[in-house]
Amino acid sequence: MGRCENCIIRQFNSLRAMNKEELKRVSDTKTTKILKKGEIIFGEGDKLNGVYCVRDGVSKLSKLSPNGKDQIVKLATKGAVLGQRSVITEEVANLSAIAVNDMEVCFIPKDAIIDTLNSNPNFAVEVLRHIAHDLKEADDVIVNMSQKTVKQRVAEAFIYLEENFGEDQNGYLALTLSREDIANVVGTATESAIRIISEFKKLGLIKASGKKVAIANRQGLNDVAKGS
Amino acid sequence: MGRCENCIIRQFNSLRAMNKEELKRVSDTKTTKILKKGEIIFGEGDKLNGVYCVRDGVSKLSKLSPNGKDQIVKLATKGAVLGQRSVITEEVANLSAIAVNDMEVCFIPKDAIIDTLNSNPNFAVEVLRHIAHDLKEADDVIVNMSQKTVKQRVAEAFIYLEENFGEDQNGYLALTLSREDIANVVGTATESAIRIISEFKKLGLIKASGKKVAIANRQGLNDVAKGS
DNA sequence: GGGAAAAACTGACAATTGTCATGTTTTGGA
DNA sequence: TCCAAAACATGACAATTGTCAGTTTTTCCC
Repeated sequence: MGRCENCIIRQFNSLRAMNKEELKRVSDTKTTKILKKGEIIFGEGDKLNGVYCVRDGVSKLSKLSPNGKDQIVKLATKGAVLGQRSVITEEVANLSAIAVNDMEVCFIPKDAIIDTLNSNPNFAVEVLRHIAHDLKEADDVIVNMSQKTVKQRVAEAFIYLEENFGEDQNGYLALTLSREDIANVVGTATESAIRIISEFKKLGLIKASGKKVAIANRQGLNDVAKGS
Repeated sequence: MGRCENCIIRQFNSLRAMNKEELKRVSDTKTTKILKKGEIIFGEGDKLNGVYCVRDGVSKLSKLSPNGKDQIVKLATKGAVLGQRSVITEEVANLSAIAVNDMEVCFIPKDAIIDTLNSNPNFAVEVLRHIAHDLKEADDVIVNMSQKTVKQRVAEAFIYLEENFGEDQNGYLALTLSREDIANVVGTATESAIRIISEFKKLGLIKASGKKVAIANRQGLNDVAKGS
């Protein structure tokens, strides 16, 4: 099994603020899990006994609303640490984490995390910075949700996917989401998302081959997102 | 001027994890400000040189969307610390903070905060807990915004105001917001908020005297909020 | 206390978005 | 490879919400 000390992923998350011994402890207690698309990492309401460090693949963090719809709050990729928030506040998970494609994650028992938080201020501050950043992003999502139209938000979603997950060799978005997932990111009905995506195709803003989507007119999409 | 060591407000926020010397330093460098209703504590994009600890009154944290509407992301009251996030990530403020009524706040220069974060893990973890809690709340707001109707959100807003700010001696909500502010909390047009409030009055869910509002039928309001 | 400005309210209408029903295409496993 | 299930797509319609254009009420300042 790999050693955390050598794990490149670590450069992207708060574990980089750990010292040698702390990392060794994490390395000794962690376990690696392989997940297939659609598998659940943890569910809303679960008591988490540790955090999950994403080594590969993408996870959607979502919450079921009372009316039965799923709202995707965030997409987490390589380097993200899932479940941190719940471990810190010692509450049950507020969101579900589900694999969007095949994934590899490391499970790190919480004791190693909590003890380090309490003894190593560098680590605590590093985690703090990450959570503070997440909070800013969440605030921005709130504003977008309430002030932008569905069409604007769909356009933004494609731009977001391109910026955060990139494109494959053929220019298609590297992360392929179902129409339903897109609707759940944007916070709308699946049919509405489909209709808008069709419209974008007609306007030449995007092109699609099966469920793979490519941005065809970046500037145009941007204009739609900005509402002009 | 008051000493932080004796400040009761401190019990409600992360400053309670500071030790004697750290508190003394805060006490020596802080300044107290009195603000009138409507005054700006800081604006979106401002570079913050410290944090603001709310001793009295209520502040709205909001963000202007490109279309000119203000979205209120959070209401902060006694004990809240404003600007923490920006100081931690060393970014400009993401939100504006405006006094909703007359306020008294303490300005604490950031050095005292940052130095303590870096040296006292208890303080860092305490701040972490608070921000983690804010993040959970923000995630919940995202879900509400996208999955609930305006009517449900208005009902929730009144329940929220009652739970967090209480009632005065006559049973009216202690915090009075303008219809516009309510609309900006809920993320809707002012006219829509007004119409729904009128409807709630007709249904006997609330009663109003001028802009003061009282909850008349808690259970009924709850049912509306839950969508039943 | 009077008067102007701000806030609250109302109506009519249009635009956006959701729902339901149904047909078509794609996908993944036997 | 073929078939069933899932995903995608579209139409018709209803419900929700926003916009604009006013009127009325309240607030607060001189």
